[in-house]
Amino acid sequence: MDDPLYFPPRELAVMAILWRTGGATVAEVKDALEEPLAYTSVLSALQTLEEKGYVTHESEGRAYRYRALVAAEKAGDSALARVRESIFQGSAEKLFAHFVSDEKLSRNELERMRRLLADRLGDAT
Amino acid sequence: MDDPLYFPPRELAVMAILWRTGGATVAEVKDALEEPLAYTSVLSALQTLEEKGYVTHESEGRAYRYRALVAAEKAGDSALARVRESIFQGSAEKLFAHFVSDEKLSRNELERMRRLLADRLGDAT
DNA sequence: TCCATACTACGGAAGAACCCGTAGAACTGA
DNA sequence: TCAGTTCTACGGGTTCTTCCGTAGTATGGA
Repeated sequence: MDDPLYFPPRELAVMAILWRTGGATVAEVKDALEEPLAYTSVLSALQTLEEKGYVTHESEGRAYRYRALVAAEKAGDSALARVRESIFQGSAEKLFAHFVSDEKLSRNELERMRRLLADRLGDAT
Repeated sequence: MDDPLYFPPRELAVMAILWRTGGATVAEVKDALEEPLAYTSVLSALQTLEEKGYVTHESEGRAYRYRALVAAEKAGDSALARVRESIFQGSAEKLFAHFVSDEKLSRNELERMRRLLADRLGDAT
């Protein structure tokens, strides 16, 4: 069905920007990155991602606008599956338990999660 | 507080075995790995992890028994934070929504999650 | 036209990750 | 004792990742 879909740290940071913005030029990605990188370093990262087929670009004015070719959700699937499998012994519940034990979660967030879960339980076929 | 704590794919696979078993010899790790690797490849991975301080070993008979020095939960924190930040735009709810939308989750699992969440909401200070 | 600016393409250096073979030590059984 | 087995240490090759400088092209303003 789907390949593992794995992004090393820096490439993930770049993908994150493309997902968040929906598309960005090299300069925009460079500015959005937390760590300061040379323009050409950012370009290289994007070209690498393009070579791998995760990204494409089109001309916009005289620059290129890069755009993700894989949905964030796909990457999320892969990443969560890997975390569940490797770190939580394959158990979705263990992952979940750990996730909700995070003290930084606000009551509001937790309430909304409860609602989401209730909906999910309600519409089970 | 805590460093990024990141494991590249192969090293994560090895850590997963150590977490699951609580400790293992090179041969045991090798056997537990999905992909067939040479004995020395597994040894190398363990030595690399040890060099990074994530693993230690002690003699057992004439072999070494390796043991994780970082808790799976710590790695879980880092990994989930990274996934949330990069893929779900920093939103715990987005991550959660995606997580529970997984069709492979059984009703029982979902029910238990609901209970966990209810408990978590109950003991809020 | 000419210069400064803003891009991309290309190449490559340095380190990390991955993989394994060989050598040698230590144990085991015949 | 001696050969076979089971380990670890060490070193090296290959690929991936990260980072950037240089060169060249196009644009736009003086």
